[in-house]
Amino acid sequence: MSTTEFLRERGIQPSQQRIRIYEALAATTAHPSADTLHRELQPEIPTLSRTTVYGTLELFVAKGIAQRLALTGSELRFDANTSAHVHFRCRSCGAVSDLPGISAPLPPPAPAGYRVESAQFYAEGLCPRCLSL
Amino acid sequence: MSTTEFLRERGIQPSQQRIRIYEALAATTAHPSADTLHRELQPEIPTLSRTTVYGTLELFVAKGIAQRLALTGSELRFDANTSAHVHFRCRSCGAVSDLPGISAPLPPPAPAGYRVESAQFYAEGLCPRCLSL
DNA sequence: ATTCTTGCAAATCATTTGCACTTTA
DNA sequence: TAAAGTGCAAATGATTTGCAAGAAT
Repeated sequence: MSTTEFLRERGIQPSQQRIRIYEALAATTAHPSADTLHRELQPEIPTLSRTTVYGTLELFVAKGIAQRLALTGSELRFDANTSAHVHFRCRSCGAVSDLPGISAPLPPPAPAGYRVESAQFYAEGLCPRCLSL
Repeated sequence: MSTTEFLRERGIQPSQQRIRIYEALAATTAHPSADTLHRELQPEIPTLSRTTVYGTLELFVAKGIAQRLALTGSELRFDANTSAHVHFRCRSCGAVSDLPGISAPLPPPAPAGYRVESAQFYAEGLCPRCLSL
């Protein structure tokens, strides 16, 4: 399915900017920030503004086709993989990746009175590259 | 054990500021931000600066007597409870609490090549108070 | 005396907002 | 031609930094 169709199906008007932002996000597992995506797309779409990237990513999250990850407190990272998986952040190089070979623990059952709408599992430590230095 | 002894045992010089910041953090389950703690202690210690609160909380995290929670991307919250438990953030009122009656899923086994040093489980949804409105 | 701790003011950095311009249905 | 989408510049808000003053060993 084309990105255009995919977005339209989710009720998202497929503008050139949105198409390229979604494709760039879906093409990586690096969990980029809005700013990183902006820098990446700048050469291709020189007029693309930060505002559009920020707004578009929020739209994707609202429509359920992207996840927003608050890992460091200073920046938001995004992920087009919305399935349950464990995020890992390396304390040395800061890279965010998915922990391979591990199925994320299921979200806990909601205690009475609560409505749990989403859940995330997040681990921190040293990645293989930094561990071997 | 007094807070003074407690801090000294962890290799933290127990200054008046540090003692009061730790006691304020340990006395609540509201997972306050540095700024919230600063406002809370201001009447009691009028000269207390934000810088000191920020630095002290980072020190507590480094020494392992507090947890740093990045939940929203815009602010860091802190927790003197360092045991494994599930954090919950209400999408409506923004309050951060511990999910009661639930033991946190264990951290996943580290895949080969990784060193996992800490893990957090984080859920989002509606709290009982907002759900009943 | 020397080292650790604190506080102030200014700087930084990601993100948001207000508003005008442009594109699309 | 009305509505939706985009972009720029300025504002915001949490956090950090540089550095001088104060407290503790």
